[in-house]
Amino acid sequence: MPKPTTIEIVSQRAGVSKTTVSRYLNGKYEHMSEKTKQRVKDIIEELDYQPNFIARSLKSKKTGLIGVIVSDITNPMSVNLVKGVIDHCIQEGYQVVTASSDEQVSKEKEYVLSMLNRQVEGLVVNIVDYNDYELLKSLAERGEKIVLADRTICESHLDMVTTDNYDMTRTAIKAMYDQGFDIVGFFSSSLLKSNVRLTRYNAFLDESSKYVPASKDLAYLLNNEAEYEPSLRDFLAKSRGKKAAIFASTPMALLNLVSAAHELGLQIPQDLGICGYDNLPWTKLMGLSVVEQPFYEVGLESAKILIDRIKNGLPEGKPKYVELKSNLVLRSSTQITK
Amino acid sequence: MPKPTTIEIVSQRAGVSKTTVSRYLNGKYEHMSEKTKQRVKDIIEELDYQPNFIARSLKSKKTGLIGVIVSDITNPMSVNLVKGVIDHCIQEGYQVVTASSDEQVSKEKEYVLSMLNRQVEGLVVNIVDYNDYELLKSLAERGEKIVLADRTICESHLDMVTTDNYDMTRTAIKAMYDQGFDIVGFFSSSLLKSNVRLTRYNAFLDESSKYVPASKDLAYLLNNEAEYEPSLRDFLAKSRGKKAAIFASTPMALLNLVSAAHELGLQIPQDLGICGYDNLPWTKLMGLSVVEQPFYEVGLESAKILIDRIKNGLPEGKPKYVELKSNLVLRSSTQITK
DNA sequence: CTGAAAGCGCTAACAC
DNA sequence: GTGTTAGCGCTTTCAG
Repeated sequence: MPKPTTIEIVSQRAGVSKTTVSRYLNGKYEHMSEKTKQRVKDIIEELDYQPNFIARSLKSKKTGLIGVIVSDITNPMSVNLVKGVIDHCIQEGYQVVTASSDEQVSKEKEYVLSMLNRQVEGLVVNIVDYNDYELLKSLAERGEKIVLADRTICESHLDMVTTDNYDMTRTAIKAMYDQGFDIVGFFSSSLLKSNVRLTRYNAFLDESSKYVPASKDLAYLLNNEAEYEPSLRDFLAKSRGKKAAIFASTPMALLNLVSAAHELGLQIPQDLGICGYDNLPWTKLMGLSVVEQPFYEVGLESAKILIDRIKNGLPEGKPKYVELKSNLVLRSSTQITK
Repeated sequence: MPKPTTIEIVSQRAGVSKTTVSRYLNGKYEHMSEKTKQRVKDIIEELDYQPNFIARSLKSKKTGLIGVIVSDITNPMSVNLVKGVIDHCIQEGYQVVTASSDEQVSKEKEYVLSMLNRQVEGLVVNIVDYNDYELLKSLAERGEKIVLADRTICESHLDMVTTDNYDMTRTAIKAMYDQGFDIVGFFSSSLLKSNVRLTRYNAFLDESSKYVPASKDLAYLLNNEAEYEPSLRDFLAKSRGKKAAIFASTPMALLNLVSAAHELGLQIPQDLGICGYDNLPWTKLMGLSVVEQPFYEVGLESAKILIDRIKNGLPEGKPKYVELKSNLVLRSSTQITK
């Protein structure tokens, strides 16, 4: 491997000082004669000289690196988020270091620390557990630039970009009642780790109370696959004689619900209406109504805010909180005739 | 943002020289008194000192960064490949810069160059077009470490990791005839850009010739969605009276084929058997038989080879070519009774 | 066993 | 207009 040309070599060949070459590289042509400028330019091209980024970084403290850590990169939603981040960062001249915490808080922390240690200039994090934010908070207080994407935490001073979970869940529940369902249940994976799920749960309770008395009794918080079928039976018993539907608050809940309904031989939507999060490819194939969240845009916006922070510091001091609008995709699973 | 502690600070506080601290950091305890070692250790912990990676990189020429460029990161197959690369790299102490060329050769080149320019130590590339490899080839000749993942190019001296496309396509075709189909067609997206597709095409021709005369006539190379339905009609006309099946050589071809079959009101597998690449989530839901490629392992293996090259140079000089075994997943779409 | 000093490749005061 | 010089934070000879 021939060792690459340095600014030193270029300056010697051009018969000027390193400073002059450096000035040329940084576009500071103001006080430079057209002649030397041209000369330097020619030599650089001749030698195909590429300035060393590392050396530049050492001086400038700017690595041009942004880190993104998602909870599960094999999840299509996460990928879109990552792509949004990457697309914006590249456009702004940054490169992106990616990692997946695989839903493990320990990995998340490890990656946050190691990325920062490698001097990424900022971090977009799709956090694993909203209870476990001390590290991120203290880092942010120390001046590190961190933006939370999709999954939020409460009382923090971090920038956050997420979607309109509360509003959209209410909208979806309302839409189901409007379609002619008399009773709408709520299936969700555990609320323990996710603020987002909690928000949707509250939205369900708030909206449902407009249509039925004890909406809390219609909400099922499921921890594992085995709980779905019994819960579904229970819900069906409660709604006997009524047009029943269920809102599945997470893709996991949606998948398990559909399987359970299938097991029980239910016809969708005649025997049971279904709607849920998110718009994964298979939901389309199965004609399921879903809430589609703009994950690519969440990534894009997160990167935008992050780079803004990096370039301009913390202008107003107060953290930004952005909620992007989701889209309700109605398909056959909620189409009934009253 | 308080400026981080440097080795200078640590050395002063510990009352030793920077050299000693540096030695400690690099685990060179051989000629170090237990006392100073302990002293340095304490101060480092007290100050929570983190050595600056950039400064280290400048000296050592090692950035600990690996680049991975895939043709389309939103594609589940690519994601698994990326994950394989990331998992192995992190385990080996490297971090991964990710980019997606979105099937554009120009972007691919741009990213290759800019990553190298940012001193990634090596690159895993899932190339866009197998005709356009001059850049990668010349870079490799210059000593850059590059491994091609999944998509290969012919006469090159690059390391490559892919799957057993030829063997598995033959196996799949054979399996279809063995299941009782009398005539098996071949639908593929354009062969222009992909060596992999060409390989599968040849495998089809070779295997088919064992069962039918002019197998070339049964192969359809489709450029856009609109061509699928007419091609399917054409194939059905050719196979009238026979148990017919089609092998779709790419996920795109598979999806379009299924749609076309649906349009024509065909029952799968009674009216038409179907098998294809790859094992995407929706193929399971539709009961389609597919070839499942080990993309995660392709990524893993690519990273392994790359890091080996980085650490040990080019031992034998000859490039490695690794073919990982795919898995034929038989589902209802190929289950007929003779 | 430890330290002084040179230098990785580049940038930026501060001269001239 | 251009060059000299002094670092950025760390590693590594080479002395002691």
